[in-house]
This record gives sequence, C-alpha cells and structure tokens, in this order.
Amino acid sequence: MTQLPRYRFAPSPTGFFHVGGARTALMNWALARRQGGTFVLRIEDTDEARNKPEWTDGIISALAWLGINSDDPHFEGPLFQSDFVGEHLAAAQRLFESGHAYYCDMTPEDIQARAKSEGVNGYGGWSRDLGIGPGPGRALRFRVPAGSTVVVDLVRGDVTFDHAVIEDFVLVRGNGTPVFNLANVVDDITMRISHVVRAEEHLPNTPKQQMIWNALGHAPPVWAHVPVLVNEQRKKLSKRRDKVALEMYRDEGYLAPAMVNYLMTLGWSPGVASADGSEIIGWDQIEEAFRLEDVNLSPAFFDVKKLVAFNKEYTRQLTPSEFAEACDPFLPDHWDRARFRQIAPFIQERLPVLSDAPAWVGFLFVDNPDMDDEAWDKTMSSEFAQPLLIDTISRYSALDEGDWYAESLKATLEDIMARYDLKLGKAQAPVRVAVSGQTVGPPLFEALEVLGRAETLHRLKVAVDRIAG
RNA sequence: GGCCCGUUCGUCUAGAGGCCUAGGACACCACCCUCUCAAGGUGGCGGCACGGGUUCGAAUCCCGUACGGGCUACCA
Repeated sequence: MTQLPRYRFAPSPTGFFHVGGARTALMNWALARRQGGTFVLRIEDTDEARNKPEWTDGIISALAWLGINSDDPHFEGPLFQSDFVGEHLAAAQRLFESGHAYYCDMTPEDIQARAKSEGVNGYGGWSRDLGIGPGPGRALRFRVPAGSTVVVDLVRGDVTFDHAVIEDFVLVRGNGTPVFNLANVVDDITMRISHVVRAEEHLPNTPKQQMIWNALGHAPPVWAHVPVLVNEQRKKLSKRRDKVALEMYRDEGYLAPAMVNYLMTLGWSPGVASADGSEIIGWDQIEEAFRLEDVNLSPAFFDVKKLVAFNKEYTRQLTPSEFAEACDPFLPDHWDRARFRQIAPFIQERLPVLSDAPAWVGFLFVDNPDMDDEAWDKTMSSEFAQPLLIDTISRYSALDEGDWYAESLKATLEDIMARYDLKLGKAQAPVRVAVSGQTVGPPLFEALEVLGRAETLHRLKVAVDRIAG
C-alpha cells in the first residue's frame, strides 16, 4: 500500500508572513495538490506566539490570500508544535533508553569554560560515557555516532556531512523542554510526513534530524531544500532591511495571482509549460508543471520591479467590474462608487498597484484638485496656454449637457488647436493641468465627461484667472 | 575559523557534450503608434566568474582558484 504524499509547511509566527515562506508554502501546495496528497500546516508556536493567536490567524489569512485555503480537502491543520510536547518527551525517553541519547549535567557556561581551558571548540561529548541519569538541570543529548550522513535532497542531490563536525546536540533542555530539532522530527513522524520542502537555511540541520529519524526507527522523509530569497546585496531577505511581509504587498494592492506567479518564477521556470515564452502562467499550469527537480540551486533576488510588471499584467486581465471591485478598499469611503466605475476602465491598464488608484483619479472626487506646481509652471508658461484655455471655455460653454461626451469634447479641442497649429498632445496639456492638477492621468476627454460640464468649465476659468493674476 | 551550498545578460531564467553565432522574460535605450501616461509593435544594449584538465568537440563533465551565500545556541 502506497501512502499518499504528505507535505508539511511549518512557519513560525512572527507577526507577519515572510514572502520567502509564501514561496515554499506555494511549492508544497502545488505538489500536494497535484499528487493528490496533503498539505499539512504545522505552526511552530513559541511561547510568545502562543500568547498572540492573531499571529497564527495572520498566517492562515495570508495563505488564504495566496489561494491556499484551509477548507480545501488537501489542506490539513493548523496543528501546533506545542500540542505534541508529550510525544516529544516520549520519543526522548525512548532515545535515552535505546542508548541513542544520554544525559549531560554541564551548563553552557561549563562547556564554554571547558572548551577554553582545553583549547577546543564547542562541546566535545564530555559526558557521553559518564552514565549520568536524568535529573533537574540535566540536558538530554544525542549520541552522534561515528561516520557520516548522506542527505538525499531532491533539489541539491546527495549532500554528505561528516559526523566528526556534528556535536552531540541537545534534544531536551535542562528545564525539560524539547528542542526544535527533536520536536520537528517527532511532529513529522507522528503526522506521517513524507516530504519536507523548506528553505536552504535548514540544510545544516538536516543531518541531525535524519539521525533522529533513524534512531527512532523510521526512514527519513524526502528532503528538498530550495534556495533562499535575497535582496540586491545578495543577502537573505531580512525583516529589518527588506520589505518582506506578504501583508504589505497585499495591502498595497498587489493582486494575489500576480504575487503567486512571480514568487514561483523565483528559482523555477515554467519552461515548456509556457509556450509563448511568457512567464505569466496560471496556477493550474504551475500546479501541473512544478517539479522540485527543476528548482535552481542559487539564491534569487526578489525584484519588486518585475513583481510590478506581473501585477500590471494581471490587473489588465481583470474584467472592468472585477477591477473596480478590487480597487474599492483603496478608495476613500466618501467617494462616489458609480463615478469611480465610470473612470475605472481608463486607469485599469495604467496602474502599477491598486493603491495608486486614488492618486490617478482623485481630481474627479474633490472640489479643488491639488495643483502640482511644477506641472503648472511647465505647462502654463507657454504663450498659447491662456488663449487656448479661453477659447476652450467659450467653445465648451456652447456644448449642451446632452453633448457633453468624450468624443465631442475631443473634436472641439481638435478644432481649436488647429488655429494654434498644435498637435493634440500639446493642446491637451493646459486643459489637463487646469482640470486635474497633473500632467499625467487618465485619458483627458473621458475624464472631462465624468467630471461634468459645470465643474470642468469652473476649473478652466480658475486656471485662466490664475494665469492672468 | 569550521561545515555546507552556490556561480549563464543589470535581474529572473532556458540550457542534461555537438541543435549555442548562448534563447526568453523583466528592466533599460531608440524608433513607430498615440490626447498625457500606459498598452502594443519594431529594433538595440547586455551574460556562460577565472585557470587547468577530459574530449574530435564543453555553458554543459572533472580539479583548483576567486567570489557570493547559508549554518555554526540548552532559538526556531
């Protein structure tokens, strides 16, 4: 009987969800689903995290945003490492009884002092044959045997670690609490995890964990260590230096499918799955094509510029109503949503991120648009600006409300500009700045249509007065 | 310091000894299109870290060097 694969994702709650974690979660998710297996979410909850359940909620909602839904049949959890302490300790006891572990009464200070006086590095297995029994303050250490461990890794191949450089590491602290490596392995064993896919930084832990698996009488899982994500300095993305919180990208209006797609292209390529050479590829195809064997070995730079390019592409693919709805959370509450829906199609293919929406169309929702002084000076200093605006006012005034449409507004301005021997590109500039306060924005005439006759004429007059004054 | 991992355009990658005059995507530049900005089109810039092998032939295999990274807790 072959067991269905069980992938586990084990984030530690820290108050935000790291984009690197998002990527490994996505990889686990793709594999678990394609193979009909399970994605197990196990929270490595520390004391601090246990007192802050909102941290865990944050992880779950971040995963849901990515499309990893906890009500999907392939999803299991969340389970909490702290719920398994009993198993951890039972396993420790077995390890002690079978001789794979021994008690040590040296404190970290003792070890340091000893190492110094003996001129050695680290612990050195001083208590391993002393036959010390359990007791307060005594740590349980793993008896690392002679030899070496080969970690068979799906992305990196075989990696050999010489036991000579692995200390007799601690399994249970002097205070009786299990340590990460033990807890990790025991959790995975009790949950019958078959595949451990995680970031490369865990690779040095792996031989220790594999020894525990073996000592407990189990064959180790399939390992896969994917490269870390780095910043432009090629350092691992860190909370302090870099923008790593997935939530921040979500809150700025990056689309989840864009983020998912982008994250998956880091260290992996859809290859032939993408016939036209584009890296824009849907989740279904990712799920179908993703293979750990194809993951690159070197760290990948998290490039926000490219993320933005993906985001624009995904934004464009939205239907107009989907787009308007997606923008909604980023709009001030008092804005007229019907009016926004009118202009939305014209900014849809222009927005880098959804949170930019208010800046693009804000002039349509306020009484007095903010005037960009630089834009004003640059545009209104031309000699044709004032006369052209005056002509525009008079010709636009002649238009009835019933004729106040983008096409007629455009035709009228084209008529005017001919007299000044201007191209539309030049002629529209003073009007645009007068009305919106900016040199860039949505298509002018559509915006004027939305703005309305009265307000447009008012703003044009204000501008003429300002030039005169 | 020790152990481990890595190194193809600026960035993400394709590339499993001849298909490579090293392909694509993002970025950048130019031109076209165009009511600004986008989008789209065309073109351009730009790379196998270095040195030795192996081979008729190496981006691809081996060794070394350099550089980068990760880990080095009774943290997780």
